[in-house]
Formats: sequence, structure tokens, C-alpha cells
Amino acid sequence: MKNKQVSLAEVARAAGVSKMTASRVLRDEGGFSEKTRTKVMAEVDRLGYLPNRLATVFAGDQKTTFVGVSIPELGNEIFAQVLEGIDRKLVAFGHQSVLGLTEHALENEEKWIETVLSWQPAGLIVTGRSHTPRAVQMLRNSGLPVVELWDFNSAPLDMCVGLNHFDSGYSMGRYLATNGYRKFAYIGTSHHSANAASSRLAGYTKAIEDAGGTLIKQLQLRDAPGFYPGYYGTEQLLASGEEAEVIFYQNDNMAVGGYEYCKKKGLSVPDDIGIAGWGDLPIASIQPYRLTSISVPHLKIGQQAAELMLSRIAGQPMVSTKDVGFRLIPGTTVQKAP
Amino acid sequence: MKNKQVSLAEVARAAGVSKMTASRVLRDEGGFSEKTRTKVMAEVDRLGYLPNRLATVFAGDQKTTFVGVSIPELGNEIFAQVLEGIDRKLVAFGHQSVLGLTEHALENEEKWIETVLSWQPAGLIVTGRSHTPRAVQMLRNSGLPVVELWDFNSAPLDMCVGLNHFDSGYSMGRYLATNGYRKFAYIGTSHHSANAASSRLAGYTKAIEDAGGTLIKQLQLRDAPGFYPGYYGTEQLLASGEEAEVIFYQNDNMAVGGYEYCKKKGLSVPDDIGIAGWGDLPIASIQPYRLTSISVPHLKIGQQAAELMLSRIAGQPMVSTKDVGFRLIPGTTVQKAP
DNA sequence: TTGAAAGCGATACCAC
DNA sequence: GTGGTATCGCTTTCAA
Repeated sequence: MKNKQVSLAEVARAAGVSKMTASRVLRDEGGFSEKTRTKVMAEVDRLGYLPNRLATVFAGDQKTTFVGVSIPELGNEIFAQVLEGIDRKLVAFGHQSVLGLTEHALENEEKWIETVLSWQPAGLIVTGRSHTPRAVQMLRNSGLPVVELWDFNSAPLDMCVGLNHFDSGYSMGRYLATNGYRKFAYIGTSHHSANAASSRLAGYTKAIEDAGGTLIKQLQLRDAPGFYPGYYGTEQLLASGEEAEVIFYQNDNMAVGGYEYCKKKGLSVPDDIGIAGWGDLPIASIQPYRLTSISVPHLKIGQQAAELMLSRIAGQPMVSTKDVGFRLIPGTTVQKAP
Repeated sequence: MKNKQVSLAEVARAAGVSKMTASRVLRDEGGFSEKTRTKVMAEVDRLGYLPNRLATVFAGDQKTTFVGVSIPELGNEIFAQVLEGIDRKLVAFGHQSVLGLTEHALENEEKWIETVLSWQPAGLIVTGRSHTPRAVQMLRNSGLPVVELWDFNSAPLDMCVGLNHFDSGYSMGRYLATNGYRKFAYIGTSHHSANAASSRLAGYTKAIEDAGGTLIKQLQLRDAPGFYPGYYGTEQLLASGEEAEVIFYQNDNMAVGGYEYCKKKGLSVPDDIGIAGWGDLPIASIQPYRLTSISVPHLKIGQQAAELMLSRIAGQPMVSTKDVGFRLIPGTTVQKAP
């Protein structure tokens, strides 16, 4: 058998007091003498006692300090940053994140929700607005605080922080059309289910339609949305013979990859081809050009999601939806209207 | 009070059987009739019963399925990838990661360890080989599997997966010296405590000494090791008037930032100045040049850490230290020996 | 200021 | 096949 852990009862016995007294001392609840406190704490140190919080939660019929946080992947730096924002905030208030990587699959999310709920978390933060019916039901039944982030949703399960991805794609499409482009392309990565990137593409497509342009090609790579997929995706697109005038990428990293491929092929940006990204990611900050993109407050999303969660846990009244918005960055990688 | 959760007892009562029978059905333990099974499962579905695993662990004096995973930060994409590698593997075997972001501070790690241990995890995976004395003691006393990753350590607390960062820095220093460089610089970010990057710098410094060269300047920025800090760090370095012939950066992202700054200033790489990175990160794959760097198997580190953890949890015998090694990439951003 | 007893939700163990 | 009872480590409640 394992190192049997030191229990409160042993500490109490060693200190010559009852379990209850030891318990009170440890929680600093008051109702004990200084002498007792000293004795108990001495034994705690001597025995290396660590409380079993499972028992605490169990006895008090409380929740744990865990907050389940599910995001699609960490290969995408935006999500990594969102997670970091969330965790820092949660930790500052005594909570811990239990990670769930869904890989963009709703079934994975459902499975994860079931598991996490069985551990009595204080709440759940999930990415996206679509979930399986069973996931929705479990979330509802739990009665726990739930924050849906990333994709803004005016009628969330419980709370929501994000932005309207459709609108952001639409804005980009309209901006490009306004600048005279007629033949559009899109390069992104594929997913098992509809997600925020799909919404962006839908908005982009709609804007193109509304402006009377044509989306001549859209590429959905089976890969993570990184630098290299942007590079070889562009290679594929250009090799396909379609004559796109401008390419909108799923994010800035892909766009920078595409830019480098164009440069390598001797194409001039924006004279020969226009390039637009999404997210205003760090890589954009060191380029000699200013990438046309959509700026999004990633860190804020994570922070605010955590804040909503914490105030709900604390039982405070509060607004339950936050649209953090986005901002179009004109940049120098697309042509300006004459 | 909250939505009181449905308990096993209620399911049993509704199904007209005892708790024990319901429990056996749910665990598919055998020893019940098909008719009983059907009745119980029907009630489980109808009532939306979710087990309280806290009680299970508690009753069986087991551990939870949680594995604590602590890493310095997620802003650094290497660590994000390591975490992703770990979590995917753990999830496949029914475990969940409880995140700990230490921000490179040992005190944060210690605090996190204490908290996580109180939740009876199945094991802990931590980054780095140095911990506070109390952290070491808690880890030891827990009797739990512990994997220390990133920095290889032939005498770990328990298990270890990583590489020798000192040696990797030394290799780079020696390589550069061999290629004729005499005046070296380093740009990285500062931390509260010694870590892997410090070891790299120490190895680099030693190699320079051994080769009779000079480390004329080292910059430790108070920032995350990303593109832009590489850019402005290089600006600072060059503005300082020191005439470095080659700059070694904490990682590739910083190096690419530095490269862009040099280009902007009209400096030619490697003719005017040499540039070397570390990590062989994704950004390097799309550049028109091949960045001189050190290639490290990030994903493998995460995976192997999780594998060691899982086999220890399963009680299998196993080697407990793994040196995953590194590989120097000569690249085109430093001058070759004549 | 202290302590004894009940109980949280599940499982282990032993009767039936 | 099935069910009663003790039990895990701690807190709640009530009494002293």
C-alpha cells in the first residue's frame, strides 16, 4: 500500500486535542486558545500534514476549486493566450484550471464535460457556442456557472464573452471589395464541426456576394493554422490556376506564411496579389510591411471570461454577455481604392 | 441552495433496488440480472444521474484521475506544445491535466504543488529541475509519481524527460567560435530564478571562454521571449555601441525578430552580423533563409513525459530518465569557417 | 474553548 | 443476485 497520508485525526491525536479543535485551528475559524493553536500547528509541521480537500468538499457538500476550461487546441497561439489569461485570473482567486482540448470536435467536448462534472467543479468555461444536445443538457442540469467564449452569442447557456466572427469576416470582405477587388480566395484549416473560423468564412462569403464579387477558391487544409500551412496552402492555391486577386487567411500566421511564399515566387504584395490575415498576432509586429488584418483583444477575452466566472461563483449579480468587438487594420498588404 | 444533484441512492430507490445493486450496474461489475440492469439504466437516463467521483475516490481511498501539469507560461509556444502533447496522451488514458502556470517563479510552483496535492492527484508533471526545499519535501512525501521535464537531470526526484540545456548552449557557442567569431552577444528574457534558458546561457558563455572569445554583451529583457522583444532587444544591443559579431537568442522567435531589425537597419546577415536561435520553431520554416538554431523534439518531450507518468500510475516497471537530445542546425545566418 | 456524534456519496465486505 | 453495514477524512451541529 501507498504512503498512508497523514490525516487530521492523527494530527489531533498527536496534539492531544479533538479532530474538531484541530480542524478549527487549520481553518483559522476562531474558538480556540493560542496555546492550542501552537500545539496543533507544531504537529502539522512535524507530521507534514496536507489536508485532503476531497474530504472537505465532500463533507461540506461544496464544490471544488476547479474550473474546467476547454479550448480547441494549443497549437493555435490565440487559444494558448486565452487560456493563459483565464488561468492567471483564476489562480489569483484560489482556483485551478482543468484543461480540456477538444481538437474542434463536439464529441470530445461532450466527453470532457461529463468527466469534469463528475469531479464537482466550481464552473466551466468552454470555447464556442455549439455543443452536443447531451452536453447542453448536462451543463444545464449541473446548475453551475458556464461561460462560453470566443464566439459572441446573445443568448448563451449562461454567460458569454466573445466577438461576432461572422461580422469580422464580413467587414474584411467588404473592405476588400471596397478597395476594388473582385476575385477572392480564402485559405484556412478544416474542422469536424462549425466553429468561429467557419463563421468568419461565411461572413466573408456573404460580403463578397453582396458586393457582386466572386469567391473563386477556398482551401481548407487538414492542418493546424500555422505559418507553414499558410505557405504551402498558398502554393496549392496559386498552382491551381485560379487567378485570385486577394487571399484572406484564417489568421495572421497563415497570412505571413502566404506572404513569404508569394515573395519567394516573385509576386509583389499588394501589387500582384493582396493578402489579409486575422487576429493581429505577434508575428505581424516585426514585419517590414503592415499586414491587413482584424485586431481582436485575445487577452481580454480570457480575462473577462475568468472574471465573469469568478463573480458568478462569488454569487454576485452581473451582466452575462460581453461583446469585446474587433477592429479592422487596413495595413499595406492590400491595394487601396483608387 | 443549489440544484441538489441526483445521487446513486435516488437512482436506486427509483429503480426499486439497493444502492449496492445500482452501484454494481453502473460499474458493470457483474452480479445482477439483465432486468435489473435495464431498470437501473433507465432511471439513470431519466434522472440524468452523473456520478460524484469525489465520493468514489474517497470511498476507495484511491487517487483522482487528475495529473497536475506545471509549466512556466503559455506565451512561449514551446511550452504550449509540450502541454498539448502531455494532455492528449493523458486524456487518451482517462486522465485530466490540472494546469499550473508558474511564471518562472519557484514560489508559485510551491504554492501550486501544495494546492494540487490536496486534491489527491494521480501524479505531477513539473517543468525544470529546481524547486523550493518545501516543494521537494511535499513531492517526496506524497509518494506520487513525479516527472520533471525540460531540463534533463540524471538524478531526478522520481522521473525525468528532457535535454541538457547547458550542453546545447555550449554546442552553439563552440560552433560559432569554430566559424571564426570572437565577439559574442546574447539576448534573452529575465526570470526570477535559474532555469533552462540560464543553463543555455551558461553553456554558451563557457564555450566562448574555452575558445578564447568574449561575450561582450548579454541582454535580459523583462518580457516574454517573442518576436517583438527580439526586435527591440536587438535595437537596444546595437544602440549600446558594443560591436557584437554574432547574437545568440533565447529562441527562434526572438532571433527572427532580431533578423528583421537588422534587415531594417540595412545590416546584412550573416555578412555584417551573425544570428542564431534556439528551438527550431515553426516560424523558421517559412523564411527565405535557414536560421542557425538548435533543434529540439518538443512534442516528444510532452508525449514521453505523459508516457512515463502513465506507466508509473499503472505500476509498470520502467526507466525513469530520458535524454531526448538536441541537434545543431548550421543554417545560413552565421558565417562559415573559411 | 472544546468535543462527541452524525453525515456527505460512494464502495468493500459479508450475509442472505 | 441482492442488500445491509461500516468506512473513507472532514465539517456541521449541538451539547458541555
